[in-house]
Amino acid sequence: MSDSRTAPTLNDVAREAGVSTATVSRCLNAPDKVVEKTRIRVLKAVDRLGYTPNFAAQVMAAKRSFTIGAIIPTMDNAIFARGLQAFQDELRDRGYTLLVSSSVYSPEIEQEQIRALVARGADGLLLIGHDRPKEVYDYLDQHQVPALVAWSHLPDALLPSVGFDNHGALRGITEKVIDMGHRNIAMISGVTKGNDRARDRVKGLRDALRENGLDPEQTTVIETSYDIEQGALAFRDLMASTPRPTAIICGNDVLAVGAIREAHKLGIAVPDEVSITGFDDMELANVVTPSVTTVHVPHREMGRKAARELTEMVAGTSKGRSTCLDTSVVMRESLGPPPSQAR
Amino acid sequence: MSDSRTAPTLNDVAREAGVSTATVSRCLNAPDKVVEKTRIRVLKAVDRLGYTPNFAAQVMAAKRSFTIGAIIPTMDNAIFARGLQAFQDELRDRGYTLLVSSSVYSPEIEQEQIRALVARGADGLLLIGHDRPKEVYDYLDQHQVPALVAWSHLPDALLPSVGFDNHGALRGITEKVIDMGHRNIAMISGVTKGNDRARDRVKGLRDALRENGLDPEQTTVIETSYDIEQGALAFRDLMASTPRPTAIICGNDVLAVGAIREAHKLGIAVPDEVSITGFDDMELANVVTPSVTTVHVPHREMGRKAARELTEMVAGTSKGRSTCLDTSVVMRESLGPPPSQAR
DNA sequence: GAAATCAATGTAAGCGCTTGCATAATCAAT
DNA sequence: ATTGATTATGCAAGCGCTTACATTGATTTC
Repeated sequence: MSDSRTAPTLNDVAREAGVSTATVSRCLNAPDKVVEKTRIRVLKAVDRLGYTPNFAAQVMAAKRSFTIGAIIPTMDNAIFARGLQAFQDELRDRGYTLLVSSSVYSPEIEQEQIRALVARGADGLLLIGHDRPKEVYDYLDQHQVPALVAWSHLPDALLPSVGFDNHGALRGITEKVIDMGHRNIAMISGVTKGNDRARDRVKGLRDALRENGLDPEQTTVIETSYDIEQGALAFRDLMASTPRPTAIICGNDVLAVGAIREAHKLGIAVPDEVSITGFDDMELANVVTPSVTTVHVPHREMGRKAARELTEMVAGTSKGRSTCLDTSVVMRESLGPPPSQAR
Repeated sequence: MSDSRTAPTLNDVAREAGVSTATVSRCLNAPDKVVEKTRIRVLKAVDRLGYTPNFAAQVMAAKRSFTIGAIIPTMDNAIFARGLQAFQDELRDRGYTLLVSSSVYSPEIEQEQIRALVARGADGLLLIGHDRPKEVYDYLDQHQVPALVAWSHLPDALLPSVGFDNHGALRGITEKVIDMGHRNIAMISGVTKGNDRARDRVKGLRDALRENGLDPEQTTVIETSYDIEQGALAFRDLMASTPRPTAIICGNDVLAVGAIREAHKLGIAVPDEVSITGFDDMELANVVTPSVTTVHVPHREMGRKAARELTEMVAGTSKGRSTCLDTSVVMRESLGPPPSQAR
């Protein structure tokens, strides 16, 4: 029994089973290298002692952890939840454990978390977006940790990515808005600094406007953090401006929902007086009234694909292929024609 | 420079700075034990080499990781997000790193994740709720890992907890519903198996009914997973039953929102024809139309308190005190008097 | 100026595991 | 039986760090 106050070690098991530590280790990691009779005896000892391998020791000795780290900008809302859940599910199927931490949209914290995860022996890393200091990439390179970017797709970035075309998607929804007859369009965007996804979306808007003969310079873009309250505030500001926009394109569903809530509060009818669109197709978008016309992102597929790709990179069977997934516009209630259609 | 393909070790730094590894280690962990001149030299070497300590080695040698693990039932919706974010913030302030994983409401996976986290050297664990196999507690005990339960409060459970009174809270909101004049009440509950919080809430409902002279036996309780879609389905079923309940108490906001969405779809007016209440006061609750009358839970406070308590347990300055936080009913739009007030 | 004291640094023993290599056991073939 | 080929197991060297203890050198005290 040894000291019951202390977790048993390989050694304890070896002694209990009357074999060497090497044999015990092999029983656990390469069972076919050990003859059945011994194996059974060892496994019984493992059971009897309630032995769990010490992970730190394992990592140190084997330099392999079967752990993947992911750093997402926030856990505060569900933007990344669905994709991440799928990512974890697929990782589990492949024998990996996922460790998640949140950077709270701060590059410094992200860097810190990356170090923490790498130091902890993560075999690979999932990061969101491409924007980060070069030194981070140097660090990953030096430590030889495979990393993959999700939620964004840039064909020739430093890291491979499994994501979607933020620019094209926003352009797509803008076109729908223009097709509806809107000419006076504004945007509530997420913070673009250090966030290539947000930036690309704004760019998508501008390009769509330009291509349709509208002046991007005359379009107000309010930048704010992804937060319902902030979306509400920004909406209020936009409604106070002249000429008042007839459509407001939001960089994400959270902002759109904030805008809708504020519209409700101000007694402004959506979409009759003003149209509002979102991005992400979160559950939220289909639950508010009116429901949000938005860009559907295949989160689950992205998560699974990312897991597959990253584990292959870790195993050395892939050098990291980038994938661009398709997005689509989901028409719901919050987008309609502008009010004075017949001016 | 050494081999640029490999991360530098303590040894490399020691050589570079012309000191022993012990001195380098001390520079990093107990800077005042080393004279300034040497310290500067060492830190320069650290910088030059881009050295990061190998965590596994540190854990192994020091048997201390400054890592806290948390296992939450799901990341799929935001139920735990806010509390967890506060937990992480407070941990950061105290020099700890948080690692999160999700058990997908499965006891087996939770157990697996606990092992993973403990084996990884987590100094302490945050768990949700008290319901789990005894062997898990044995395991924690054997490995001497302090653990704390949140989102639930049971004074004399095996583990200390920082939570709130699920039973009392649900009783409280039920009383409000009864005070409004409702006599025919139903509930949509989360799955109670392995979930003491859900179970306590149902019990709270039953007790409130009984205390107010209503028959708990005549009250329908539908059990389903915390999912908007499921909430919608359950609501539809309830509306089809006779006598149709005039108030539906939901075990959580997600279910309530699902119910509200379905009501909208079915053309049933809330609260004019049927009242709906939630639990948690998630952001979601204040965004849908009508907004959800719900039980406010002090998530942030709970997260911070839990972090404080758990770090003290880890440091050995506390044996684990339990705290019960106050909840309150937030009156919003989804609760009103029953339709045929004057029968 | 020698002895005693104290601060700064070095030495080296683990921490619990994996794994290359050596050795022992087994088996088939002569 | 003997040999050689195979297979199963043991031995022991790390993996990169922390830390008790030993050593050194500087400073104080009488």
